[in-house]
Amino acid sequence: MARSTERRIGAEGSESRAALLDAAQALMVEEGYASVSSRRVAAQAGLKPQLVHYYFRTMDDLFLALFRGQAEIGLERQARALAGDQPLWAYWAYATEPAGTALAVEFNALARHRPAIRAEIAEFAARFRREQVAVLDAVLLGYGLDPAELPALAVVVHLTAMSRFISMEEGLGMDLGHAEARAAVERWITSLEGPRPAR
Amino acid sequence: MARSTERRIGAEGSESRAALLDAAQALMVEEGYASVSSRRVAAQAGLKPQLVHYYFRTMDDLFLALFRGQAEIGLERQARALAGDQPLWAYWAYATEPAGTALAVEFNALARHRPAIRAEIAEFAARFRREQVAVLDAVLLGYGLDPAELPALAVVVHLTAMSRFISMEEGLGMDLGHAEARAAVERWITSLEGPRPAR
DNA sequence: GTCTATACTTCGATAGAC
DNA sequence: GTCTATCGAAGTATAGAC
Repeated sequence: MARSTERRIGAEGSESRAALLDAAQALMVEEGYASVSSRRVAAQAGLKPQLVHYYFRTMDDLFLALFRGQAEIGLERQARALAGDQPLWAYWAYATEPAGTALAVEFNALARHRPAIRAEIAEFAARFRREQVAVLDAVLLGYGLDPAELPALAVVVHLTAMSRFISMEEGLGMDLGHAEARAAVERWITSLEGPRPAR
Repeated sequence: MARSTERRIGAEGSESRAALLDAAQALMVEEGYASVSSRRVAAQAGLKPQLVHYYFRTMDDLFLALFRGQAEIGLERQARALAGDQPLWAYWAYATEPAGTALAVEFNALARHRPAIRAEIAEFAARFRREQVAVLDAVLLGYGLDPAELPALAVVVHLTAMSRFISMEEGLGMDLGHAEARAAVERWITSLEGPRPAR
């Protein structure tokens, strides 16, 4: 495999590398992906800008490394949430975490104008959804729902859409109708799984 | 009112100005708001980059001008849609137009880190929603829905969230579950308003 | 009223020093 | 294996020519 460039790349276990990834994530959540430049990431991490390009050949590589790490963590957390005895409540709680949704929305927006990143994000998004459906298919059947009328796929798209959209609007300081929409979702979950668990 | 800068600004009726706005909109829909730079907008319009700053003092001014124009058009179209005899079908058709939702999602993402733009977008978003609710409150009551269980606010947030989220994922080339989710929404609308109108 | 020459800043990226 | 000196391109914005 001839590589067009042979420049060296820093080790994956490096502390500086981890610090850069943390800095990038913080910037992305707080100010959006457009603020994640090599200079700003380095400043946030207290390092020199050129280090970004030592540990990550391109900015796309940095975004991908950050995305992969967070996606793996997210997949594990989602699997744990879905494994309990109130999977709808657990997934709803997981999906509405502000930090997670903010990052997901940013990666979505980023992918739109970074073709190199788009495919990987789309693939992970599909994987998240397939794993949700694999669990909820049987669960919803157990709750007496007819898959012909309301398939698990429709349910997970609904829940994810609601949490992402509400999070997006809250980033604008707009929350008209959010409480009512949340209440409607939670009333529906309650009708299937009983009241929301205390903790 | 002392202005800090006295530089001149091009006339609102100018052809070049309109061309720049069209170019900015096209870029935003196709590649995302981050692709809307003065140089790229000018190139798309076939004009010199400096013209952007003649017609719009800052890039924020350009974004605001574009947003205001589109928001006014959108408010009128929404009002017409809601005025018919199948307002849920009409609003759903309007809300799921690909170009419109893509632009709305981009402005939402943009506003998150542009304080000068955020307030105005939030205000319009609230206005859109208030006008939807003003119509649907009575309509849903007429359909026999109990506002205590499913208020009009919850309904419009649901419909808007679904259309925006689906549009967002389609921008990634990801459509797993979209058909099922759409079908569930449309089944619900059908149960209230009868089958979707032919045209 | 319309457009251009130009300044200054920030960006991503590479080659090479330690 | 880790970091620095430096470059060329692209970004926003202004002053001034037509």
